[in-house]
Parts: sequence; C-alpha cells; structure tokens
Amino acid sequence: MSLPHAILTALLERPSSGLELTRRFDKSIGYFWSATHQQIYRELGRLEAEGYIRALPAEQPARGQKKSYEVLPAGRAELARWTAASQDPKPIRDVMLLRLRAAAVVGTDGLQADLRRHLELHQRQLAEYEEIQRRDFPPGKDAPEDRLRHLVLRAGIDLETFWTQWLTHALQEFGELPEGS
Amino acid sequence: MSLPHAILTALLERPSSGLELTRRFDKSIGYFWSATHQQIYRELGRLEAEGYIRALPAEQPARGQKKSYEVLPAGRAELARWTAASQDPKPIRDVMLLRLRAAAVVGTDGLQADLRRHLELHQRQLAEYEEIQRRDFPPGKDAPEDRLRHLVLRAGIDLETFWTQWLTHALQEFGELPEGS
DNA sequence: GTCCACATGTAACTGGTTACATGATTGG
DNA sequence: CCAATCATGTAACCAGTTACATGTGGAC
Repeated sequence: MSLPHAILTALLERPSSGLELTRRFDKSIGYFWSATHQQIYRELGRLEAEGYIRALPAEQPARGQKKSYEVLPAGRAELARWTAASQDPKPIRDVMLLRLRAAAVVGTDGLQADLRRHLELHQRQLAEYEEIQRRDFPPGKDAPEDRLRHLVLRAGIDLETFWTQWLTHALQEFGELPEGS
Repeated sequence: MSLPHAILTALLERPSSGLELTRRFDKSIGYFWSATHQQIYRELGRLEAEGYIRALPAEQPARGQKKSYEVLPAGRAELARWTAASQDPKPIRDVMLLRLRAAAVVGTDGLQADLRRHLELHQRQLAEYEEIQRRDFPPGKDAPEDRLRHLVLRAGIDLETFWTQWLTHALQEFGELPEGS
C-alpha cells in the first residue's frame, strides 16, 4: 500500500494533474517508486473518493480536460500516520542474482554480455544521481529539510555504486571461469 | 516471469516435493527470491502441464500424498534460454526511502524507532550471511561451480552492509535534526 | 479414536502491467 | 479540416498475498 502515499507526498510537494504526476514519477520520486499513468489515475480516483485529496479549481467534468489535485488535511494526516507506522523491510528480489544461481546449474553461456550491459546501465544511473547531487546538494550548505532528501539520494548513489562494483567483480570471475560452464 | 525459473533451478539442484521446495524457499534461493507454498503449488502445476517437469515415482493421485518432481530436458533448456536472455534491471522500489521522502514533508515523528529496528534486522541478516560464508565458502578453496554461488552470497552481504551503513548514517542525521520536523 | 503435524490444494483479492479507447487543443 | 499531441481513462491479465479447505499418517 505504498503508491497512494507516494502520490500524497508528490501532491504535497506540489499540487499536480495526473499527467504532471506521471512525468514526476519518471524521475524524482520515480527513482525509488515508479508508477505508470494508469496506476496514477486509478489511485487518484480512490484518494479522492476517500477524501484525502480534492480536484482543484472550476469543475472540469471529463476526458481531455486537465484536472489538478491538492491534498486535504485528512490526506496529510494519513501520510503522517503511514510514515511513522512500523513496517518490515522486504527481502531482496533480484532477477540477476537468480540468473547467476541458475547459471551455476545450466552454464554461463550468454550471461556475460548481459552482465556487461547491466554494468553500463548502472554506471549511467550512478552518473545521473551524482549529477543531481552536484546540482541540488552542493557541499556544505544543506538546509535542514533538504537533509532528508539528500539522504535518500545518497541511498541511490550507494546502491548503484554497489551494483557497479559487484558486476565488475562478477565479470572478473567470468573471465577466469572455464568456457560455458 | 521469474518464479518458474527459480523453481526449475531449485529442482535441478535437487528433486523435491512442493513442501520441500517451500522450505528451501525460506532460505537459500529464498534469500533473493521468496515464494509461498500456494505460489509454488500453482507453479508446479503449470510447469508440469507445459512438460518442463514431471512427478517422480509411482502414481500418488491426490491430497495428503507427497509428490516429488524432477526437471525434464525441455525444462533445463528453457532455464538455459531464460538465463542467457537479455533482461532489463528493475529500478529500486523501497518503502523506507519513500517514507523518508514523505517525512521531509510531514515531519519525522515516530520514524526514528523504525529506522533503529530496521538497522537491527539488517545487522542480523548480515551476520547470518557471514555465517553462511564462513561455513560454505572457507577462504582459498572455491570450487569452480561454487564460485557463482559465492558471488550471489557476496551480493547479499554487500547489500546488507550497505543498508546497515546507510541506516546508521540516517540515524546520525536524525540525532542532529530538530525535533519533529 | 483423537489430535496434531505433514502435505497439497482452492478462492478471493490486490497491486502492477499491457493494450486499447476517447476527448480536447493546437499547428499546419 | 486533419494530424499530432496532450490528457484522462477502461479492460484484461498476471504475479503475489491472505485466508481457508481437505486429506494422510503417526503419537498418544
């Protein structure tokens, strides 16, 4: 049940229409909680029905018309409740690790190329995060509420750093592995 | 579409019944791809229908009777195909990061306790992985097919290490943050 | 014989994904 | 007026989750 709360957070940061939210979920919040426009519209409907948000201005009844939402007090309260509530961390769920485990049984043919591709993708993501860090969090001047946002960004940076290192390591092992087993 | 391939891998490592698989998915493979017994039985049915696996011995027709499965050549081929096929990495999807981002808007009240709890859980998981490493991969004698399994374990160790460090860092920031904002 | 653990399953629901539908606005 | 783009939505499907159902075999 995280998507509604991701949307509430985004709307508190800035009231938006469905499409604007969709675009923001392609970056920013989307870096650690992605969503498609179908999910977002469905969830906006539910949130409005529950009285957590409301459509902003003059009535725009239907399709094709832009409709912006803002968070109501009940929505803010629900988000605060959810943020403070205890939640268990989810175990890792990663396909590449599964593929490596499978490769230990059926052989490593063809895997190397995709490992290299993933390494490149993670390096690119890491560079993007570091660019954001340079731009939004120059050293030595974090405003107090920016501290938390910087913390989140650093998690992204550290995770991508982990992947690049691990994949590099994996490719080294592959270099030393006998062909196709 | 990863669960069937996780099951094929597990069955190749050792033919098993549904319940045995369920137990093995509580550790080992389950460390990076978990599954409940309901999922496993459903998937075993599909895999058998597709001719990737077959029930092992004398016919045991129904409920209450143990039923073991082994992988057929077609199943092994499918697993090899899947392992080698190019697949995009999934973006991060983490509730704690979302909660921190929300806390930047609605305040950090109550979050600190759960951060501490998560830190403990990740430390415990890390210790468990390191114990497995000591037991199964003593330094200096990795057999070639064990190399890949060790690589997977090291990913788990490094990820838990990342989380413990990041959570420690986050708690330090919280110590310096003004109360409840 | 009854209870409990073992073992296999069904049903209903939820969140996420993919494909498609429909209306409004704007540039040519 | 036509095509492209913006914007909102519907429908069908799939994987994972939760709750429950049913049968077997052994301990007492």
